[in-house]
Amino acid sequence: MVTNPPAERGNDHHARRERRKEARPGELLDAALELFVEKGFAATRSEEVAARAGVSKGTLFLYFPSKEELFKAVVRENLAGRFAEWQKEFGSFEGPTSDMLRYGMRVWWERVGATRASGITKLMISEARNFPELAAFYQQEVIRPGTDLVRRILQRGVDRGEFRAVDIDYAIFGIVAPMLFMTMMKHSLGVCAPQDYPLDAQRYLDTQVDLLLNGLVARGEGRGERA
Amino acid sequence: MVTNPPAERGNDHHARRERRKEARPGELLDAALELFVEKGFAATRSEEVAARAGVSKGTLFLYFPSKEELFKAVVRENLAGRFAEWQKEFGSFEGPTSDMLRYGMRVWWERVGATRASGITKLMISEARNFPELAAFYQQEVIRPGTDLVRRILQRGVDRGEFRAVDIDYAIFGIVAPMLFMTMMKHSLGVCAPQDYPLDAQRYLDTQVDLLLNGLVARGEGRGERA
Amino acid sequence: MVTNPPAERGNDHHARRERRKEARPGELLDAALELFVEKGFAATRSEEVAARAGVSKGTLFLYFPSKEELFKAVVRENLAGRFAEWQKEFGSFEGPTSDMLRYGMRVWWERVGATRASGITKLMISEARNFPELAAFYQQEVIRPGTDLVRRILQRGVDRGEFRAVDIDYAIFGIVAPMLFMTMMKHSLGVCAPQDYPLDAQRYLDTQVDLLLNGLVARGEGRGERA
Amino acid sequence: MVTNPPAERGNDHHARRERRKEARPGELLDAALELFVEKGFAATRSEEVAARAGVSKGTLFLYFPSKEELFKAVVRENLAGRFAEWQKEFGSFEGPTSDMLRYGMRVWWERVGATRASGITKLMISEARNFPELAAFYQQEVIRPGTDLVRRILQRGVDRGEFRAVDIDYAIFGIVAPMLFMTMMKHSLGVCAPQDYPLDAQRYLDTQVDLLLNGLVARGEGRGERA
DNA sequence: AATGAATGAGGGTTCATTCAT
DNA sequence: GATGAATGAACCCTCATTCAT
Repeated sequence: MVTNPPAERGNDHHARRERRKEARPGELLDAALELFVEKGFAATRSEEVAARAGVSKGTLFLYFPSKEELFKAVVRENLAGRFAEWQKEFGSFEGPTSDMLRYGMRVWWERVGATRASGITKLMISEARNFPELAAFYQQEVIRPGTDLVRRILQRGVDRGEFRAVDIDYAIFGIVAPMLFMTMMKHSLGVCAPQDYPLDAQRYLDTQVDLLLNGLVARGEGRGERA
Repeated sequence: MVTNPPAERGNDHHARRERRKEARPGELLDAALELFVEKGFAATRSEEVAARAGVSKGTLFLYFPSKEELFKAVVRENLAGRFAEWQKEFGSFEGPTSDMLRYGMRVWWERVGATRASGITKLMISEARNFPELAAFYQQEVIRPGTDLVRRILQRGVDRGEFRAVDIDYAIFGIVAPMLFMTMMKHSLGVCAPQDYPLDAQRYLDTQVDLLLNGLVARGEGRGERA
Repeated sequence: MVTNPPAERGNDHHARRERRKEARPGELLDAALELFVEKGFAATRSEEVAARAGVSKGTLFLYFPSKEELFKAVVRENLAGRFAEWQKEFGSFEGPTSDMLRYGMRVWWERVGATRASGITKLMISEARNFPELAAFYQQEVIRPGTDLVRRILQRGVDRGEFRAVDIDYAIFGIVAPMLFMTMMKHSLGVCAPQDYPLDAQRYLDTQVDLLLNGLVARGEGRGERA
Repeated sequence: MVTNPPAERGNDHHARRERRKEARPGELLDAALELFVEKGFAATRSEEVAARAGVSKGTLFLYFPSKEELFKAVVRENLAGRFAEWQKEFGSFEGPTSDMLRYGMRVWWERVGATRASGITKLMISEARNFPELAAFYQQEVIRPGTDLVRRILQRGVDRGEFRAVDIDYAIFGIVAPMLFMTMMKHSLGVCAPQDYPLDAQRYLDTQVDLLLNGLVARGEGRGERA
């Protein structure tokens, strides 16, 4: 699987094993993400995760004490662990908040929505009721930071007089709903009957943002919002 | 189901058993709906459906030959079987199409969204990939008639000059997405952490319709919708 | 099912019911025979027997307290109950014993081998080990009288000097084996792959009898046995 | 299966587990053969097979994906897989074909008829109609090669002028029928009431062969077979 | 007498997790 | 560390038999 680098041998044997050992968790998380997205949490068999990662069933349980812990690790790796970076990124944003919103939506689509990571969201919504512990974990590690991020953007718009003083807890859904809709389409019925869903993601999301902004932007700026 | 013979009510010694027998399918469908909505298709055990309907495991299979058929029957009873009525209702609608749209959204919420029936939609989106046969059934029996209904409303608006000549296949999602979002919230994370989702459905849906209409109404009428 | 006789009505309603009531056991035995032969004892569902007889499941158990008793009744009706007649028929046979043997084989084929009744034999051989009580019953009610009949024929041949003084308990199998072979072919593999078994019953049986006789007939008669 | 490396026997710490693992399929096949022969295919519970092999229910399905596949494996192990050897053995036979026939019958009895393997034949005849896929498999893997083998012997006899030019497809049954009869006796009624069947197999089979040969041997040789 | 709704033990198969090697 | 054989509880579905009507 791993080709030897031509030079620098010597304790090469040991090195390769080391590298593989260190790579193990990552390979397992990758395989798990793929399968969780494909089949959901309950329907994913641990053995298949191990097989796809190229290790044995036993090894999986060496790194993750249970399927639930494996799932949590997948969530941390692909979603929860990235909010720190995103918060920093948005904390230093300069320019109109409407641009910030548009940028946020685009960034979400590129880094999450269009990737396998969005499958986790679909999975979580699908199985939340059957795995309340996972749901609580996801709520705390993903949804809370996520809504906080959105809330901060909206608050910034209001504070700077760019947005009307809307009920922010409420307006959040105006942003999140289209994201979720896209996500569900992409990972559920869109897979079964793609021809029935001729949805262009970018166009859909852009439209939604525009609609949203036209309802959000302060009147004084004359609906032009930017002009 | 059985019309009473006008005279001669004498033969009611079979009454209790008869009544139970005729009620069975309905009781089972009710129990199944409840559990399917609660746990999903795969995680619902047929024995539990039977127990909740107050019968034994075997009795369930007396009325429905398999879990899949039970599910289809639930879908027919609660969604698929009602489109005929709805189509008639909307076929005879008079008045502006914008009202029709608002009315449709309200009716959907009252009869589906706010009821357990919406749980079927959530279930189907959750499990479509794992049960392709059910997905195909649902696609044909529910999604197709549903989108047809929406499409007809939009087409009416365009035909009567009330709406701009938008891409209807595309605009459909502007109506369906908020429905789906509400549905997913109600049956998934909303169940686990309701305090985090202080979402008033009517208000949310009304807002979405208004946003949508303001993008749809023909210019010539001068945004009169809002006046 | 039963057409009314044109005349003689009056208590016709009662009469028909009576007739049907009396016919019930026979219809059930017929249906049971058919299904037992088709599928065996264990794989035959009582409900199907009832259905094929045109009555309800409960009625079957009104006439026969269990599936095993039903089977015994089928055996009595189709095999066990007929030995008395056969014994009388063969008791009064006149002529050479070799003819008697040929005649017996032909009679067996016509009345048992070629009919559904032979299916009982196949069934019994198939399931004897799993239903020892049935096996004991069959042993006593069918096999014992059957072998007795054959033994009597052979004994007659020996007593009259027509046959050599062979070990009769042993020679019996020379007669029974071809019967059983035909039976098994007819009801088992012959059903699955008839093209592979181009067996003409009469010819096969005739040949077997001739072979048998040529080994049985007393030498003094010069192998011609009849000439 | 695994050949021992000649030197360096050091790595035998896996020995016990390894040995058990390699022995498992065989142990399971043995247990399955025993139970299939005892109870038939349908009445044999997979859990009991596992128990008799000393493992748990789940382990059985580790080695054989279903009961049907388990049965096929049993057939291959005990019957189908041995025809190659037998064909070679008979291909190099020298001497009169009548001897070959006698030898074949004896060999069949020793290696199949008298062993548990013959129980498979009884089982298959018993359950062919209820398991058509198994019947087809058996037909192809056992019956076809078996009849081919017999056909070749008869053809040899005819080709060498030792046998009359009989209808071979027909004569085959003269050989197979006694085999089947013995088999059915041994595994069915013979088990229930052995005292009623004082059948000495060798003697029965020898007799049958002799009868058959006297009808087969070419006249020109003057029935020399017997001299 | 006749019905047929109801029962519930039982059988094939799956899969997360353990543990000897 | 790594393996993969082994476990056994769980799940869907069947069917002989019972019994209220």
